Amino acid sequence: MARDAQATRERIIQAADTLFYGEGIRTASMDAIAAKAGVTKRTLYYHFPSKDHLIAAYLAARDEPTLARQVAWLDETKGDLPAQILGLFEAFARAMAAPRWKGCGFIRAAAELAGSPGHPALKIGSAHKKKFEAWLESRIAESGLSDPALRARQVMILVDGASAQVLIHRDPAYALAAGQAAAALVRKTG
Amino acid sequence: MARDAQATRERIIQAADTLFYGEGIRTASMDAIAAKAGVTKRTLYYHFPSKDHLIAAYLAARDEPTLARQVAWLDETKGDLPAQILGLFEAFARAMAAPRWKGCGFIRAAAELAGSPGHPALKIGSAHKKKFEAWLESRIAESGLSDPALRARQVMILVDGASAQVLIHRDPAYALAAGQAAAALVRKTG
DNA sequence: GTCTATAGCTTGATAGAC
DNA sequence: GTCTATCAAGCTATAGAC
Repeated sequence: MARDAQATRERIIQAADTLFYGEGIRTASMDAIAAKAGVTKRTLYYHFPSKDHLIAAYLAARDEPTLARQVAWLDETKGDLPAQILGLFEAFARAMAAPRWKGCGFIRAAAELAGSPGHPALKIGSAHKKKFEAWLESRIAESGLSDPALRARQVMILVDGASAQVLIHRDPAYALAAGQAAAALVRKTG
Repeated sequence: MARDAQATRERIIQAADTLFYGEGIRTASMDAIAAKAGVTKRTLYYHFPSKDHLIAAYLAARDEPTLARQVAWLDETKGDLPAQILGLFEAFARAMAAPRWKGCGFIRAAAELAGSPGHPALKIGSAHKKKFEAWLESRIAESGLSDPALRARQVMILVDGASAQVLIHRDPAYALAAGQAAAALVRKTG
């Protein structure tokens, strides 16, 4: 029945998340995803008509939880906005220190799919980052700073720049350096 | 003879660069690279014993030209260091506007190979970024600013952050926003 | 909606001649 | 050092039964 189908679909997406994020989109095969989800390939293709559809669904499923986690990281830090931004980057640094952390899934997907312009997954990644940027802008605007759009964009750039640097060097210290720069960007200079 | 072998090797690397960068490392096949280089696969495997070796050689060949281009972009801009940094990011933005631009090859390789820790290509990418960071640090130190290491790291983060954002949004404006933040980081505040 | 079975193709890598 | 020919394995996707 429909309930089981929904559960199957979610199991598939979870298996896809583990393998796409863990091994890379192109490396992870539909065979492996079906096996990990505990379904046959026929069932997998019943729920997702192609691998490209599954890639898009994988990123779409990451959108909301990723944003919620980042909002929580900022909110659970006490103090003014610069302090909160610093807390956000410190939380990033802690997450990046885990061995299973392998970069931002959206950026990595964009990197892998750079040769396939128009891929549906690329739009989902772009929309996700736009949401995060808009959320940063609203927080900066609330604190009364000028140019909230520009500052939000610059903080966003520092977030993904830190992610890229930590991915390539495997050193979370880059996230802390980024956090200092980001905090300075949202500090009132009088 | 040896001269021809060297030329063949360079043709292969050039073909690999076009396909690895254009389509992605995992997507580009050894068949396609051999065909583009105008050699048979047997010859390709004579020069590079495996695809992983070729990936590493592809990145190693990009190291020096990439650094030289960035040094030139900064040097050809007149003015003090903040002005030069701004010029560097403006040059980045112009390069990123080209349709064939598809992100930083080193970061994209790190993203694709995140599931293969210890891959030789990852070390080459990390070393390349360290060189760039060290070069930035020397320029910042020459200008007499405090904390040149931290500032260089933060500018580096802005460079790759801009690259990631432009890749995902296909909008070079992100590089200009990053440039403003980077210029502020190397401005004497008295 | 899920199964077994497989089509049809491409992959990375190799054998052996010259 | 470069060639022709080919391997075994893996890939995405589909056919047809129930």
